[in-house]
Amino acid sequence: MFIFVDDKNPRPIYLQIVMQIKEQIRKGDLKPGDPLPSVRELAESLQINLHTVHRAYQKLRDQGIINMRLGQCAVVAKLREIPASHEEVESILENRLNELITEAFHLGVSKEEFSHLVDKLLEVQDKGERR
Amino acid sequence: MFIFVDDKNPRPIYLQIVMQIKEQIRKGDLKPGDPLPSVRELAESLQINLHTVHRAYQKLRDQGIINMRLGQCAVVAKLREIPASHEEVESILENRLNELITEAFHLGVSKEEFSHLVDKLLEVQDKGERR
Amino acid sequence: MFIFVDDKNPRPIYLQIVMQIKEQIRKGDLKPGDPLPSVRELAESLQINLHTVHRAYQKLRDQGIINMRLGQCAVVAKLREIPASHEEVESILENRLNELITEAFHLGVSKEEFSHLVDKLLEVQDKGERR
Amino acid sequence: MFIFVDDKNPRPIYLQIVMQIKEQIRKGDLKPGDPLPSVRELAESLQINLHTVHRAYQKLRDQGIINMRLGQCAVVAKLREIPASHEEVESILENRLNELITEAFHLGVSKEEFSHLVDKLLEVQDKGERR
DNA sequence: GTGGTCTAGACCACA
DNA sequence: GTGGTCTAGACCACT
Repeated sequence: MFIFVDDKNPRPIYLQIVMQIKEQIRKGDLKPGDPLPSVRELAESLQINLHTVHRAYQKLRDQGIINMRLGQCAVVAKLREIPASHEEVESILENRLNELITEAFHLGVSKEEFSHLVDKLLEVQDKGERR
Repeated sequence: MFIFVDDKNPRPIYLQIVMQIKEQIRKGDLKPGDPLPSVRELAESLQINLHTVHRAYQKLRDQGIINMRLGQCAVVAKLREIPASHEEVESILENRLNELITEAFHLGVSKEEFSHLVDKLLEVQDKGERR
Repeated sequence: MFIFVDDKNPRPIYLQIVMQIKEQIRKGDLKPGDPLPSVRELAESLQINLHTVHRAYQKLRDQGIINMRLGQCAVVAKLREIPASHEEVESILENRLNELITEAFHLGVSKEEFSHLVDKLLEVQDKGERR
Repeated sequence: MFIFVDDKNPRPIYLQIVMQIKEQIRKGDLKPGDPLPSVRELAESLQINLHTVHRAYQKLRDQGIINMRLGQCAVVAKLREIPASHEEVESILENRLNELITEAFHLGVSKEEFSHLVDKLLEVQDKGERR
């Protein structure tokens, strides 16, 4: 588990943790059943407050990505099947992607460059494909 | 000028306005020299606070995208050249795209679906190319 | 908005708030679009910490039941359609209902009494039925 | 004795054990005088901590449902009479049922579906009635 | 040991 | 004014 928090990043620390854990799961570095460091442990190693880590873990739990139980360390949950209405999900993704595309164009990135970037990033995926 | 503000969008309202105006410029719906509605006018038509619109306009002015002069309506400025180094831009894009991909993964969207979504959205963006 | 917090209740305060707001929505006392008191306001009127109320509101927002935006008071969201896989939902409900039924029988409540109790409680429902 | 502990169940493990033993007594699968597995035995078969099982047995003993004597296995005690006033019991049940109904409502389960679910579950509970 | 809750105070960003 | 984040310390319940 390598997690970095960046004070200069405008994203809140607890969300940085959430995203990095999510990404490690996506990449396959963390697999269902794998234990996460305890709240106290991670807080100390990152030199941040216990509550900040706890908040990140809570968020992950509320999203069904990890399981936490009082008295036990958190563990990665098994990947969910079709979690929410697919339409709604796509609509949210569509909005955020559109913003990103617009932003990219404003910064002088062409359609082709953008498309290649997406393909490149999609390659890095968990080897043990789910479903 | 069609602008929508979405209460459910996590992005702050003033940024929604900023991005939509940017997008209209990119698409060519707004061209250099075109006037923007006055702060009061837009605020009323969107049923939001006057300060919020003002802040959006300030942001656009700070980015050199519009010109504002006391007592006059804001107008779209001449298009800027690429402001930041290409490498830097790609690195930022890469980070944000990666986040989005991770998010999509955890929402049960497959690589193929994501890829198709990107292609679909890139298609739409086809008029008003600048460069 | 009448909310009571009970120190003796083993349920955490923030969850008491969550449940009462949910129930007021179910009964129709709170309708989509209705504003909730500000975090500070409710905290003071309940004589509890600001963060405790905030936590309750966050929970409601994460469940899609209210909308919160920085700088604006929270408002009741419009009721969701089919939010999660129906099967999963029913399975959760079934478990909790089964526990309750077992508990009831242990306390000397008959099937008939239980059934009548359910019917009685189901009567109290929002008049403006959704869907 | 078939007992399952479910990591995803928000209820503490020791309470899951308590409730399942209670339920087996209610159904008649366990009768007064029947021996329970030893703490060690059950802990090992459930792959959980010895203390957790011990705590469950303590809880059952505190409620007068089993008898534990040092050096001997626990045994099911004689059935108790209704411990609390009927009114009080109904009021507790009412609260918990109301919570469940509210929860169901927010998960998109209709009154009819809920009612049918209750009926279905009540049907199953049909052997070992005591009184 | 673990997570869970509550309190408290500070500072920031949005409307 | 509003919500959002981070820190901090205390105490409780579960394993």
